[in-house]
Amino acid sequence: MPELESKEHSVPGTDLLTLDRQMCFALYSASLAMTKLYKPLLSELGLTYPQYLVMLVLWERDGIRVSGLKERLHLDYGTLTPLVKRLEKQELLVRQRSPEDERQVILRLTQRGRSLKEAARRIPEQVAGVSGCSLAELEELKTQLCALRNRLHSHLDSHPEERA
Amino acid sequence: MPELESKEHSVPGTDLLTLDRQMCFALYSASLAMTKLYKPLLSELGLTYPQYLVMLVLWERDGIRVSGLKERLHLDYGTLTPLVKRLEKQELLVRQRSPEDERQVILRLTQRGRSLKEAARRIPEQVAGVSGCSLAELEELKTQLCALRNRLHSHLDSHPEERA
DNA sequence: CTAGATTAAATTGTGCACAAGGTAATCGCG
DNA sequence: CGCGATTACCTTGTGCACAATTTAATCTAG
Repeated sequence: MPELESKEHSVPGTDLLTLDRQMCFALYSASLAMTKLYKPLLSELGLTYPQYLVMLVLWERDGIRVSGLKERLHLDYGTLTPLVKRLEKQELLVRQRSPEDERQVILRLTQRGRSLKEAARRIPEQVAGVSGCSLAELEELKTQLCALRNRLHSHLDSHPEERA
Repeated sequence: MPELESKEHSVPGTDLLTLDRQMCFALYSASLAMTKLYKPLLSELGLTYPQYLVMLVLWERDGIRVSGLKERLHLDYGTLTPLVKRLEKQELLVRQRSPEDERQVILRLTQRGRSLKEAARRIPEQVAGVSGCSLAELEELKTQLCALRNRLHSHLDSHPEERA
């Protein structure tokens, strides 16, 4: 039976263009809500959410280049350059050109940047407590989201022409 | 063999402050990747991704107020007011003050705005095809994300004081 | 060794996302 | 009725996010 959608109705429940049917909106609104949840916790550290992500990378591997952040976070230089400069202004890191290749900017944590990690340690459990999910649930969801993201990235990488 | 975690804590795999352990980063990066996937499709319609969400709401219920968008999309006036003005500039809708309550701004689709829905009909399947997931998978993920988002929203609503 | 290509990062401009503060319209209570 | 509170929206300022362009350093072919 052809579902004549003529003017949006006739057959009920067949219009795909509704907000609540969009996986993308579920993803988008969940992501914004999660960022709002972090905001008061991170503001105690003087960080925004993207800045926190950069610090997570640096706490794992100090001395990384901006291009390393770009790869790890999938953000571009237009986002990262000013963000890293704000972290430098807060004296959490220093930016220095690589002596071997003057194009590269190396990021090194200051003492202040390293010690901020101790203050940040309590954040994961605070968030877990408030998000109202079991750890297993969160782990499962994380796995699925990473899989989705990786599929999207590989598609985006292999079809760069469609970036109208 | 225990991989001595630099100076943090001797016991391997116990540092919670790493990027790949963060559910929030999986969510954040998946959301950004999804938006990039939509971008070339939406740019054919002359829409950004948040503008598309607003149009979805209006296609469902024309004549809604800005406060209706605010509730539905969980975005605030600082985001919605200029966004809606850009849609008006593109002649997809008109903004008019309610005669009964001059504070309210009513949004009505123009003919152009209504007919854009037909051009948008092919978007959901294009996205589904490219996202590399079965419809069942996407549906399942959507359900989980909505549940998470709703828990976060109810927490955020009930603890507005922690919005430092 | 040098001209063109490539790379790493920065800059500029647009559009979110949201906090903070402001204004005008409406409501509610005495 | 009148006045304080609330509501709906707007404005300003900050910080992403990214396209497009630019700059400077490095690489590669010839």
